[in-house]
Amino acid sequence: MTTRRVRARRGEGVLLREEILRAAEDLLTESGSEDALTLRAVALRAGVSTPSVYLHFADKEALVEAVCMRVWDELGRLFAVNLGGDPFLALGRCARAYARFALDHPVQYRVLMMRPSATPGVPPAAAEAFLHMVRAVTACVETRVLEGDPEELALGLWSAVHGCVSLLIAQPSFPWPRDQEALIDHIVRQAGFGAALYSRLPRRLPPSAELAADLDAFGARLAARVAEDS
Amino acid sequence: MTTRRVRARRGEGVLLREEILRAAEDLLTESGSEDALTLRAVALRAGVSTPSVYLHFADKEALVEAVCMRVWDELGRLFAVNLGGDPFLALGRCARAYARFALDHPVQYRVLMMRPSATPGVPPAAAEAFLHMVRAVTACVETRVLEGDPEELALGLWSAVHGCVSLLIAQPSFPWPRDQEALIDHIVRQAGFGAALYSRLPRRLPPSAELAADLDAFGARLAARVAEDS
DNA sequence: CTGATCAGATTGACATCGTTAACCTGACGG
DNA sequence: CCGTCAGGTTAACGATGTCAATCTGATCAG
Repeated sequence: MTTRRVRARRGEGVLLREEILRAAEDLLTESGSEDALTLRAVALRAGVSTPSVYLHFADKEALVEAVCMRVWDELGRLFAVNLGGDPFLALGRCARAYARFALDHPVQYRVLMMRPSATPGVPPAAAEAFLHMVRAVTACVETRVLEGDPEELALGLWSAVHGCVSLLIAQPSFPWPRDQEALIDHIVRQAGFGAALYSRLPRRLPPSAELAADLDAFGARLAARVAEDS
Repeated sequence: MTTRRVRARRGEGVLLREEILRAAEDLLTESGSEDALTLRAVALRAGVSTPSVYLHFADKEALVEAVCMRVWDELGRLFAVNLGGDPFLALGRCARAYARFALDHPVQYRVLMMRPSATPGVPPAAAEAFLHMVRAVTACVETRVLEGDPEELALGLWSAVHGCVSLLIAQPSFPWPRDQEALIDHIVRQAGFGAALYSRLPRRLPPSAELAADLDAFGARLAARVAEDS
């Protein structure tokens, strides 16, 4: 790991960029903390002197940003894999995959989402990942299960899933239920149905008691519908 | 601000603790970045030498933690003020107040929620604020508009609102709608109805098209109900 | 084969950060 | 009036991000 790297041949300086990125990612996952992501540590791990990092990244922020782009790429790939089939179900699959990724890679997720992004504008990799979300939502709008602007709907659903996983990661001491998988499922379904219902609701609401009765009736109706379908 | 502070009398050393906390909070709000929260800057602003901070806080982490406790207190107060009346509406008011606070104090919110908490366990101020959330939810369960474990429901609703505001704060470059107030409103209603619906849903869902039709019918029914009530 | 060139990488240093050890000081109790 | 000790200060250390100056060796013209 700490062996001195042999110098790259002319025109192959880019190779070091990859090795530095790898080293940074490994440091994150192995240490489990972004504090361990030190330029010196990264350089040491890449078998190179500290200032060499500056040959390929403007500063530390640029290095972190590059790591983030990798994570966005991963998320985008995750979405792409989970599309297809019934749009509402596909949306749920994407959300679940997103949540699982976040919980499986908490440090990466934290660096990606909970860090003040210095560079303005949406980076391409992030835009592409978001585009996948929007496409998944658009499909749901086309089958009329969701209504409204796909971008806004996507932001809302993203918020819901992100909120859950980011709290799980950043505030693990709160009384979260044992089964994270079930919690995610809960959140995803809740967000999905919330979005589906919201656009159909009247602006003013009936009192809680009447609302509860109507919700009961709706639930029963849906249950009956499923029973007769199968 | 940078004038040398007169030494505290015996037994009044605690006063400096307050002044340091004030200085830290001011630094956060004025600079708009947590990077500006330097022990040296805090000490300078409190009119005191840098190591004096260590007389009242074990280390920087403890200082930041203390700032966070203040923010939790504020949030708890916010909830307390917004309770009362129809439980479901009160819950909505709390959520909106929470979101507004977060967007009005982005740096504090970021430090509070998006920072790896070193100290394990839920701090008392946080527990109390969360208790308020749970109480607001419990009231909704009692009127039967919500069903299930209040703690889990509260975590879910908190996730939804937190997700929205934390993304707004951390990823401002995404195509958020102009009107933040409307977005918050959207999210809060979406989360509330999602929660209300979720517990009443069958495990399997009908195909998107049928689901859409049933949702339409439910919306119409609710609209009619509101119309006849008024 | 040889010398010049310049991408690729290093050395050494700087300012700033959190943190600690050692020292100072002046308001109070006796 | 004097010693004590809570309430500070000074000076320094190691680690970090960053940069200017320097070295080096693969490559290519002749």
